[in-house]
Amino acid sequence: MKKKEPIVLDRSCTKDDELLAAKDTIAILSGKWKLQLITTLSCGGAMQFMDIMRTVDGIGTKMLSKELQDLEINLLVKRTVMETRPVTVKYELTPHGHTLERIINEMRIWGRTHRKEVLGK
Amino acid sequence: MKKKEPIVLDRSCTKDDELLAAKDTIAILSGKWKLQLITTLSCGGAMQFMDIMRTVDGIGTKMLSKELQDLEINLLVKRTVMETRPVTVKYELTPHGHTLERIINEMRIWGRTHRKEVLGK
DNA sequence: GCAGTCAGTTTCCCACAGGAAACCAGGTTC
DNA sequence: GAACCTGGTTTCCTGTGGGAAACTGACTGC
Repeated sequence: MKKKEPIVLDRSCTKDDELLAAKDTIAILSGKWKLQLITTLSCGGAMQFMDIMRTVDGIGTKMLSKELQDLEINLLVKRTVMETRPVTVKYELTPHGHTLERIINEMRIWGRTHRKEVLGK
Repeated sequence: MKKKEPIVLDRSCTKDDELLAAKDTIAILSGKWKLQLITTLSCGGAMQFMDIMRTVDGIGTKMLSKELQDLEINLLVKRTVMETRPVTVKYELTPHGHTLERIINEMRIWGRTHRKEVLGK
């Protein structure tokens, strides 16, 4: 038994609030539908509830409703009730929501290289 | 009832395999401990099982063992049994594991601006 | 008045993620 | 031989994520 100290204790790069910020980002994109919803709205522009249902294959009304509420609370999606007959609701990414596109694209790129690393090689 | 078509059907930006690549990245970083483990190993270098336990506050042996196996299977972490007495095991990020640092840093940055957007403003 | 549309909410259910604690095996120290 | 170290595995339990289906309610068209 030489030393009791952990090999490294450089807390400067594990500052909790810095880790929290990254965790926030993950939390927002975690779950079965978030990524797909954001990318759908990213290229679909403003869409109605039922249009999103038809585009995102397999999602049910409950999850769609809940996920859209989550995104709205996080100011990533704007919900607008349209004065049409019958009443329709428009969902679209906010400018802040659009800033996610960049990071999602980075994830795409890393995901591709990861596939090559794990499968190919 | 004017038209039956969804507002937008530009499938070119929803290509499934592109979405899958991003989902892979999220999957690898999802869960309660993955981010913390990777950042811990990122700045801690090679660490022993018990050192990681002491550094990552709150994690138990079962989760640590399982998460490290996950990371190893994904070629992000290298596990080395050391010929010491008693036998110790060294865990460290692979070069491929280190490529995650860039994207995690992007997540930190986005997370910070997100906090400002949601709280401050 | 009956069927169909849009936009959800509610209920009930199941599977899986994660935690606590016990257990295991090999080795060291006293 | 008792206690403690390393590095785990196994079992049992609970909470949450997510799905299916039924229901609501305002409106339209036939």
